[in-house]
Amino acid sequence: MAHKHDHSQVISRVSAELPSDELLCDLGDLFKLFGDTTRIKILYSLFESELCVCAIAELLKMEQSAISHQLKILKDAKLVGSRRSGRLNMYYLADDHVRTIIGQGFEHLTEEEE
Amino acid sequence: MAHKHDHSQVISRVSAELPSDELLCDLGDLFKLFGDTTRIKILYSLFESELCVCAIAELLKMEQSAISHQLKILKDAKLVGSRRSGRLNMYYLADDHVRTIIGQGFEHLTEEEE
DNA sequence: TTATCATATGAATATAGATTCATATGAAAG
DNA sequence: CTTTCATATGAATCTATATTCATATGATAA
Repeated sequence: MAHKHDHSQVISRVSAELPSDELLCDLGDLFKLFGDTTRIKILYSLFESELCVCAIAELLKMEQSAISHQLKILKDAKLVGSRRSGRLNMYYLADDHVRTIIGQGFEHLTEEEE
Repeated sequence: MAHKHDHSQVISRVSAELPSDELLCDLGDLFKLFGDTTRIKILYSLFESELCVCAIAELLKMEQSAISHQLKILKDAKLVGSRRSGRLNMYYLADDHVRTIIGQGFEHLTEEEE
């Protein structure tokens, strides 16, 4: 017993409305994907057109390896897809929610200036 | 020079459309806030009603200290606010974008089952 | 004013995750 | 088939950050 007050009513009410632990974890994992500058930049770059790994690396002035690692994470999460084109590996946005979610974040930031 | 192909055209085109580095960082930082299960749970709990720290701690079965630390992060980011009520410190959602953003993530997850 | 309750907070720890380095893989050109 | 180019990947490193522990703070009740 840590406290004098009895919160059991509020707790059971709120608890009932809370999604499952698994879903809440998945939500966290999803947003974690957007919670990294490199990944945000990659996704944003793909808004315009598909790009190969080395183009992204040049664009972001980062090592090819770092980009590949992040692309793998994004691909595992099915936010991006890839296809071969000759020697290049072209990556593209695989999910339109990406645009919506990033767009919402964008709005939040730009509407914020008090 | 790392590659034979010349991506300069694509790069300058995409580069021109890319938001500033600062904004992209802010975007990452924003999503980082949602990228943690504990914070997601806290925010979700506050969808229903304002809650005091100890109620949140009980609800999530976590230590009061851990909750306080996370609440501080959320408050610094102005996603939640707080007010005194007797001995309790009540926290509430301070930004409606929170609902929208989490809602979008939710949709993404629930629409995903192929 | 003192004791108590609710919360905040600094330091320490533990863990996750991003980047780099070296190298493997795999397709295509010669 | 060999070489080269583009990418992928495992291991190591380094940094960020979530949680815990101990304790400080600050308001209220006695």
